[in-house]
Amino acid sequence: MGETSGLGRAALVRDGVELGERDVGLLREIDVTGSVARASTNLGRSRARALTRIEELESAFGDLVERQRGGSGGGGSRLTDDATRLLNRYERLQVALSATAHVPETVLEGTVSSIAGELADVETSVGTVRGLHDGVSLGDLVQVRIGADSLTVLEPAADPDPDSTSARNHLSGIVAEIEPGETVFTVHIEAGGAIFRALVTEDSVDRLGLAEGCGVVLTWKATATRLTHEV
Amino acid sequence: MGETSGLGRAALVRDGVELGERDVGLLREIDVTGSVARASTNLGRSRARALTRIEELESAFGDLVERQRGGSGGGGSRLTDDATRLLNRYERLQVALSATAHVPETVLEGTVSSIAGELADVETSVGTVRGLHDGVSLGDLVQVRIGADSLTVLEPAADPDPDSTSARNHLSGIVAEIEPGETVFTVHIEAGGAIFRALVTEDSVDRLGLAEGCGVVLTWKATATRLTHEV
DNA sequence: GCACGTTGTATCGTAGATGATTCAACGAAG
DNA sequence: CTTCGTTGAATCATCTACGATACAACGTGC
Repeated sequence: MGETSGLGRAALVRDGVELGERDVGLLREIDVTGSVARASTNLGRSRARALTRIEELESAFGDLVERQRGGSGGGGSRLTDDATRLLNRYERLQVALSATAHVPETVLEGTVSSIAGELADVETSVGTVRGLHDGVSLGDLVQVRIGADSLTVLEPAADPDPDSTSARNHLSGIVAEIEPGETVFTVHIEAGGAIFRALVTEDSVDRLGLAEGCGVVLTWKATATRLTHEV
Repeated sequence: MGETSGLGRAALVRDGVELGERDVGLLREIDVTGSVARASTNLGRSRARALTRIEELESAFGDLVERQRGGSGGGGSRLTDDATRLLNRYERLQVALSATAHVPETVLEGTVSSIAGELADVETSVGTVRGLHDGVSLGDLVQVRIGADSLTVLEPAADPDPDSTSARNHLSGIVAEIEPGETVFTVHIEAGGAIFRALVTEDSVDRLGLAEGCGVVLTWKATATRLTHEV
């Protein structure tokens, strides 16, 4: 009986070829060791397989590894600039996915009341909420998902003119619980019968004087709100 | 020569067992058809394999499928409430991951100038930016990633008192380009020599009167900013 | 009691990915 | 010219996931 945890696996795709974690590990080790041979033995993998894999990747992504046969030390390999750019891109994707998989979420349920392009309005227990959808229809029962990292907490006094910001969804509530971290706190806010979770830095907690029972205003962007069908 | 695109694959993990897209497809089809037999033939899969897979999943996630052997129609199967909850959770994760994989990003480079717990300050071309890291050290060269869906755009006049909001990073710039969508626009904003990309709804573009050359203020949360090593 | 379609279970075959092994080709350094 | 450790390339073995198949067990309805 373990805890259920979410997991996001990153991959970069081009021309049907998928560059995944395993490939990134190989390229990194080549970068470090300077040869495919050393890299593959260090990783406990077959050198032949590594080479054919590199050619598969290069057929889609272009030159990644400059290989030289013969020469001082017998030869060697080094990554191209394209390859390091690709690795950097993969790293960003990986971190971003891991983050959204692990960040707390708040989930609302409701029915779709209007649709305009990629956006839809949903009637929920906290009022109508706007978010991005991917093929819902009028009247559908949907889940509304808001990541804790995209909720902004404001002092009620600073409640901004809704016409002057691009954050369209907003709502007032009271702090129900503050779950401490090292310097990042998860603040639970009760609003309209639902519990919202927002990630807030320690010094924001101090600046805003957040404490249980405090009244606050929540703001978040429609484009950070995702709608999914309810099964 | 194709376009490189990012991809996020969702999975729920528990006790080492991974519930992925394939499993979700099976469970969904069982829910629809009412039997493992019909589900597996509909999906072109082996019924025997489907049953053993269900048992693997249940060994980690608990009862998912109530199977009845014999009876009217020969028997049948239906999902437990836990299973539908799991499917809903998977759907949210899947949509959230796909979203962060496809949303435009803005990337800054810089060096870490201070670290406090999960947070770190990075000196970049646009000034010092605060974000979440996962094991960086002082002086490290890092990438700063901000998803376009977590950037908030404000009118300069409405620039809020930084002490009244939990959005700590903020910056002024001018609109360089507006990339239209159906109802969601991608606004490119030049600030400090860098180009920021923000997702903004059509009516926010109207309300704020956004157009090329406009001065605006960008705001985003430190907890929506991710730092990764540069390779 | 019999028919029916499902679940339960075991065995076999296949396809794809991967490692293991081997040998040739290479080219700078000494 | 020889040495050296690499790249290049082919072949074989292995492992794993999966489908194919077959048969028993089950229980409701006729």
